[in-house]
Amino acid sequence: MLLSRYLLPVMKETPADAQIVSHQLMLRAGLVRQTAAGIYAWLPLGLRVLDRISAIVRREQDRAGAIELLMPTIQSADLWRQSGRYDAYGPEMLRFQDRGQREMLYGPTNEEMITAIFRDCVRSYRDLPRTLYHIQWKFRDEVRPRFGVMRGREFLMKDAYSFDMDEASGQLSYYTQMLAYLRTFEAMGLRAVPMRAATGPIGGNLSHEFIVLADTGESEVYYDSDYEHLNWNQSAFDYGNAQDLDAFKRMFSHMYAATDETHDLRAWEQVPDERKKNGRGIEVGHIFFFGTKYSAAMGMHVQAKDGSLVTPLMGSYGVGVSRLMGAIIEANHDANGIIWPEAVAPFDIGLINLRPDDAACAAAAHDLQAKLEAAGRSVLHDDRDARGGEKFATMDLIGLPWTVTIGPKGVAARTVEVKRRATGEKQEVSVESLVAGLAKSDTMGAL
RNA sequence: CGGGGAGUGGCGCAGUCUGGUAGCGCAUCUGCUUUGGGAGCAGAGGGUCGCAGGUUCGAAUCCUGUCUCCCCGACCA
Repeated sequence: MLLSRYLLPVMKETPADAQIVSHQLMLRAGLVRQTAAGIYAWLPLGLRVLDRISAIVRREQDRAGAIELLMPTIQSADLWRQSGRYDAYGPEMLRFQDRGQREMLYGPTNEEMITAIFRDCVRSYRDLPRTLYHIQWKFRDEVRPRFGVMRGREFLMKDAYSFDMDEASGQLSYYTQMLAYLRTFEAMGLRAVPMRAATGPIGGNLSHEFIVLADTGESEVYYDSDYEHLNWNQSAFDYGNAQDLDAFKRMFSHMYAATDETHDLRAWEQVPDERKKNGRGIEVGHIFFFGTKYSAAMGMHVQAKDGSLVTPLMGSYGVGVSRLMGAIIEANHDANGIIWPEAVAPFDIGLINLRPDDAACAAAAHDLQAKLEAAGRSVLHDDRDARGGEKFATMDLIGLPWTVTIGPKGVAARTVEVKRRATGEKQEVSVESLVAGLAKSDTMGAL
């Protein structure tokens, strides 16, 4: 991608409305534009990140056996009357009428809709268990939206729903999602800790929230430092395996983790002092197992093996996809800007041509861009007629993992400067070794 | 929803108290000089001062109403 043909409105100054660093950087780096309180337009660079976060969520959901579908953003009030939540849900729900004066709403969540779909599609125990998910925009008319996309009114959420014949199977679905969540967040370069949570209006008795550790987080968290040493993606737990999931459950159950709301001082005392950690965190996911709350209210039955009618047990599992972008920035930035983890970066490489007016430099830059892209890397090529300093500052601000600089000094020798955003380390490498290194490596780290 | 603050070119702000017809920095455009970490000089474009009423010879400025946004608190992915 040529920057001269892209839309990247970066700002040198910080908009006065933005208070927290992720919000400030998202505005300055041209990722989003606010269009109303808690509502954002996703600019090209921001959309690329959003898509990459979604892709990681989707990949792990698929691995965990969940099935993707897509439900609409607009729902009818009738659906919500079936569960009784139309009246129970407060002014947080955005309600309106269509031209026929039918009462409609913009979905804040989808328990009712998925329950109706599954109820109407499924008759037999043979069709269970199932976990279905979608990644779709939600709207909650929060009293006080704030912190940019961290608490927007409109937000992108992955929500999954499980249907099981019995409690044991339901727990399996629940812990499958929990494991998928831990792997998902880890794959984005985040350290997320699961914490027991109150179930609130969604109901049920088993619930965890997932807190990403970041100094600027909203809630105070207390946790066992053992969490910092776990690697869920390398753990051998198999999603389909009951023994594995049981072992997984025991593994995190014996480690203490709580927010200030659920903090249990007596349990905390049991944690060895050297492992006691506390800090701040951002909630990025929340899972619930609530049994038959919706399936019973909405008349869902499937026929069991013995011919009896059974009301399936359900769980729901949410990830704040758009919020994750804010959380990732909160956890990965410095004074110069964002430092994207490679897994979610909008482009792998920023290619700076210091002298676009110089024919040799321009030819070398376009040639290198083509080679890098042929090697499977996404490249943002800064070919603008601007000075070096501005280009370096822009790249640091938007936080691409690698910056490759081409200038008159290196062009003759066919060398370029490669800089790693996370560490700031730079090295001169030949064009050939750069391209060769990329072709055979998953990450640029091999350089 | 309670409490506080703010709306003036794209961004950051001054001007408001004490009315006299809008200004600064950055950004943008043109030209020249520059070019390895947000350049210099010269010139230019862009704002019915959130909106609606009112007071006045005259309103960004005073009065009334209204909308929007931000912050603190109670609630949430």
